[in-house]
Amino acid sequence: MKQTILIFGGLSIAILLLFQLSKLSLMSTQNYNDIYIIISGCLFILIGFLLNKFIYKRAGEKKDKVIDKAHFKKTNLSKQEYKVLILMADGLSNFEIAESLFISENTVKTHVSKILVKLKAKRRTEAIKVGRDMNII
Amino acid sequence: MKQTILIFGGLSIAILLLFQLSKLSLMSTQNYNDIYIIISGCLFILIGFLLNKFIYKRAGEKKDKVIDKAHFKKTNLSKQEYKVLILMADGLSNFEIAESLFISENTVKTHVSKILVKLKAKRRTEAIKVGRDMNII
DNA sequence: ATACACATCATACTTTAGTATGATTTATGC
DNA sequence: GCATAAATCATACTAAAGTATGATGTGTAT
Repeated sequence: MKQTILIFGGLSIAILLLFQLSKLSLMSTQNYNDIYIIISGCLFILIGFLLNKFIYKRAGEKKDKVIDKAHFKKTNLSKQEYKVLILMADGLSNFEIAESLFISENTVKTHVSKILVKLKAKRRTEAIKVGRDMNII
Repeated sequence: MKQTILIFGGLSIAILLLFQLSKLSLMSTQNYNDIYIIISGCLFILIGFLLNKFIYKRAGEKKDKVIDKAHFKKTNLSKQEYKVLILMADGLSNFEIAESLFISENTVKTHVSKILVKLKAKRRTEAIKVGRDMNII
């Protein structure tokens, strides 16, 4: 709904701008090869378009991956602890985590306890939240 | 999918308009000032830039909010249950949730049990995951 | 008006989760 | 080579989380 409205709004603005442009061009007297103007116009639009796309990608990458590793190092989580954290966030119980990693439930409990200390969390749900906030999950 | 269609549609319309412009300007014989060309170039860049930005925003909003409500209705969660779910996902214990909502811990437990049934989860961590997957958290 | 979902709370219970401590076995860096 | 961190497991315990059942008041839709 809103999309179409905005699209039409944007297009109408573009049309208005083009009309104004046409007025300006009417005032011109020199014999200019106007095809060049059109091509350059299209090129400029493309440049602007790609520019924004590029900027967006940059911003997206930073949020998703670069911050990841930086924060991950701060946590000092071991590989196994990290695996446990991921499975924890997937909603598995200690027993289920034990099964999926082929270790005992007691070992999982040990890992979980260490995760809680390293992430400064009181509960597994809080650990999940901290992990998510750090973008390591 | 739809985005690309819209982009191509918009661009093709823009190109058509530019061609019409070129016809008008070809008919003109007046002296053309090069500054106008530069200005129009900048405007085209702006158009392209805003066009992309606009499209990206649309895509982002859809993922974040529109799908939200659709899935939320499917869960049949009551207002209070939803509040409890949010606080649960924030890593709070039943007791802490009780305090922040000014209700007893037993009531929280009742809410949690109902949330688990409605979200088809076995544990609160799983409920959080289901909620996240549904984009209602 | 009355059935129904919501919200509230309690009690009693079972099941997980989490802590504390200690022990053993690999790797791994210095 | 030897300290150190990681990974493994056990036992024993406390603390939460979750279930089951029942009860009560409140608003709301038909």
